[in-house]
Amino acid sequence: MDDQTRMLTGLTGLGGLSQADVGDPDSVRKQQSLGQPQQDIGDILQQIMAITDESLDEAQARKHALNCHRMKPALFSVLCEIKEKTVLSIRGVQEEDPPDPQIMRLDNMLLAEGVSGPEKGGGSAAAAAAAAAAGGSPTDSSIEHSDYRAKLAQIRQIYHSELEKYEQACSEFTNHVMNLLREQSRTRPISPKEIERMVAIIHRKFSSIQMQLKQSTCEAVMILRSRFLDARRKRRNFNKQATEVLNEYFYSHLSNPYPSEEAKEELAKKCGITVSQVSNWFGNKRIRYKKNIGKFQEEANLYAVKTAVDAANVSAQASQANSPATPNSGTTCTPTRNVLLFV
DNA sequence: TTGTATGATTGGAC
DNA sequence: GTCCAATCATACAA
Repeated sequence: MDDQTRMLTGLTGLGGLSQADVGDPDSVRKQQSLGQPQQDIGDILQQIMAITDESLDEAQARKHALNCHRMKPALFSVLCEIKEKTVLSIRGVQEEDPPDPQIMRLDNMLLAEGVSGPEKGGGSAAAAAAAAAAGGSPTDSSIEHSDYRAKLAQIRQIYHSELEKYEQACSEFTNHVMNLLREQSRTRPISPKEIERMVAIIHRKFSSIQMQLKQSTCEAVMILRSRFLDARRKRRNFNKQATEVLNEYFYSHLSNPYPSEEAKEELAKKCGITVSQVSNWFGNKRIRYKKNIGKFQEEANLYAVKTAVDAANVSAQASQANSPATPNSGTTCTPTRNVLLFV
């Protein structure tokens, strides 16, 4: 009898269980058709399976019995031999995966959108950029901007909560497997390297789940962003007061209707719109006025009168206060450009 | 429904 | 970068 057979034969008596005890007809059939070693393996398997049905105390006692069994060193050495023969098949397994470019792309995108990484900047910057590009009014912009940020924060919160859950589950599962392998290493040969490899496999599985989470988050951010941009693109007419302020400036500077950056900022503040909207308005107004001066003549006269009345009022107030008054003070004009078109 | 007004966008020139 | 010119897309009045 060789070592392996001796050991297996010895182990059959370990738990004091026989096929009759477990009443497995399949094992009985095997016993009849196969030789003694196969029968012994069947016994061992049955004993192992039976352990799972036992209470913790019983299992501990059985484990202790197994660890103290006189044949255990022999079993260990046989398993070492078997492993030595089979280990070649797993030596070629790739140890380290290169960083996945898709994960890197997703990470970069989540960072840029402000979903991962520090909370400030990111998303709000993206929202601000989108708002600036679309050029909505500050009031609406701030509403939609805050709405965008709130929704982004929601996505961020869900993402981090899910990520935390995955990481916790991964950590728990890894610990469980490591403990199991360490425990098993008392009865079969398991090197630390193999435990590491198993941990790496588990991490790979969990990172693929993480990638799905990242992909879903990216999609959600993209949808949110496109909806936000679509909403910004909807045109709304400026209110009457804003149009009046802009027209007043335009017709009172008809010889040079090119407000400076400071003037634009002031007008934007007065009208409750953005500087880029002021620029758009003046661009449109100049071109449309130039194309059809006749049509705008009445409007020009109206504002000329209005400006004159306002100037007179200001002048009267100024003389009362004994100080010189300048209409549209605080708004400077850029050097003349295309001025002849507007004379 | 249709025509007009108007804010936004785009491409080219400077 | 600004500005012009053409154009698009939507709001609004008839």
